Amino acid sequence: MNNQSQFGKSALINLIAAALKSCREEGSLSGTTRPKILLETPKHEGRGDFASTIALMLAKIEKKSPRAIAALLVSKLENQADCVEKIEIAGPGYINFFLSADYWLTILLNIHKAQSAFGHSKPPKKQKIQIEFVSANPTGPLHVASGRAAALGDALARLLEATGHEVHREYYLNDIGVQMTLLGRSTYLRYRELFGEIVHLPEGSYRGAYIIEIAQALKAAEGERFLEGPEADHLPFFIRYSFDTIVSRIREDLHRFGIDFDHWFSEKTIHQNTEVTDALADLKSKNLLYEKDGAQWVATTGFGDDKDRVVVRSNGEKTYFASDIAYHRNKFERGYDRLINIWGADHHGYIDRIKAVVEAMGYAPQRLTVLTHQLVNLLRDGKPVKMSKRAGTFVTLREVMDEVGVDATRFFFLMRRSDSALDFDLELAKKATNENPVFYVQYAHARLCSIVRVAEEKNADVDEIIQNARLDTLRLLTLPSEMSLIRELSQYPALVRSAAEALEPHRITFYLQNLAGLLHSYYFSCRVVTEDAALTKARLVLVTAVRIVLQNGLKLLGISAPEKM
RNA sequence: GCGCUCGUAGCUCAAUCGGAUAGAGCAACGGCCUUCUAAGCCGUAGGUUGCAGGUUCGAUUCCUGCCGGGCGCACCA
Repeated sequence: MNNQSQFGKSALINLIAAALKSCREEGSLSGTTRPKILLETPKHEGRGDFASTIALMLAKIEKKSPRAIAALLVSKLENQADCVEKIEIAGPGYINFFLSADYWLTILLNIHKAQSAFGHSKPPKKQKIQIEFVSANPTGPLHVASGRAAALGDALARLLEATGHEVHREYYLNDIGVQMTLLGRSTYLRYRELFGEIVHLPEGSYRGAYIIEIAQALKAAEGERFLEGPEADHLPFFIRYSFDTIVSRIREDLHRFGIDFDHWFSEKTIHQNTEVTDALADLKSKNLLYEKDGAQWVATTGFGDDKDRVVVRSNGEKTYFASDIAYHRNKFERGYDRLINIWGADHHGYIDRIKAVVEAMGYAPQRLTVLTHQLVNLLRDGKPVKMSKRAGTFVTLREVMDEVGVDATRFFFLMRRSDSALDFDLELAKKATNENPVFYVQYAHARLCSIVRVAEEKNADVDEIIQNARLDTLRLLTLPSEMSLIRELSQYPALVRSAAEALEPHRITFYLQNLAGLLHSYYFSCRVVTEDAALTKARLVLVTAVRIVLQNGLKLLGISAPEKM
């Protein structure tokens, strides 16, 4: 008896390749080039378990009709594999393979064997990957858009880990520059205000309530000691204190959101270590740095950028871009095979220049991927929630987590492709109905747990049933709904690989909704725990396999799989 | 104006390197709870995939043009 490890998709592909070779050797086909042979899963019932389009692709090369080619290939394929029950030629020349039930039932055993590792894979070449994301300015709490970046980056990291790579999560802290000065001043002025002074907040000040809270904490801890003396004496302290408070809040929020960064990278350090000047010297040695109008420019134009960029202004100050050059150089020098940056869509004009400068420094630009994510439109009952950063009335990630919970927040952020705008309805995310896809998926999991509980109450030892399950235990699973579930489960490993490759975690949310749908439907049409002990065993093995895949999928998204709801 | 990006059912979105009859959810309408969780299920209806060409045996997918939306085009960070 073949099992899946001996016979599967790739073995079938090899058989097709061998059939083609044999046809050509005997002269019934005469072409010389061979298109890549792929098997797809037909979308419609009755078209087999796998389908190949090889005959269609060969039509032009062989100058024969696709159906004739298919017939030749099929004549060589028949009786080659135990698990293939039937081969059909359909439509314009598809070759459809119908596999035996045992092939599918074996997948259930494989799922139970692999458990939490089901869906994980090993890449041809393991990479060390860094994902840099969120990196919001530490001048205030994280808002909802950062939440989207956080959910996306973390899910990507989990996907890449599941496909066998080593992944580091990094947050880049802009802890130097004018915005830090403004932050310190804002807190300082609010502090004075707490002592009854009437203060005027200059243009660009941070006006959120959190600044006042920081000032209050300072007043409580330190009293009036900062009232005396000039502002300049106190500013460094106020900057550092405000920064530390805000960063620790950001860190707390992200931790609660399920994300712990491996590294918090300080922009300040690359200046202190002279890495910025080193990077610029590097470029200069490559003749890619020049002076014009009193400023220093880097020649990115030769590398796909629209125009050259200033790195040192005529007043002698380095631009933000200069920091970014040094930062990316630093990342590559840390030995990462691949870098992934997640940026808000408002930065997408920046992609060409950073890739250009990366290439200019001598790193292969394909090693850097920049993903952008569109805005989040926050809604309540379909109506936009008004936000104004100026007035400090933006909605924070913390508020959203408080209101709708971490699971729903993460799921909603991951329901759309990152490059499309996202509507996030706070009321919808809280609804405990089928309008809310998070609950739909989690509920499927909770239901499965409930089935297992009931089975155990009736003295079934579910663990033992799973341990002892063999193919003949499972041959009682013959319903179309059961086969649909198994087929869907079998797709999961390939789905994880393709989602990781495409950097699209939203595919997992779609898959989970679909799988949950099949499960709910099965649940309604068919009892698992019945008087029929043998059938109960078979179905318990099936539904616990579904449970494993739901758990694994939810885990990839960083969402809990509740046992009760 | 230039660049990037998106345009699929009333709404929000899917669609396996270009594959067969383009799929879900919501909203609408009609059904299903003495039985493992009704936070669920079943059914009905809904489409010229923005428009026009091109490549192909085959196009939502690739190419060109047009129309429409988003974003970006600093010696800002």
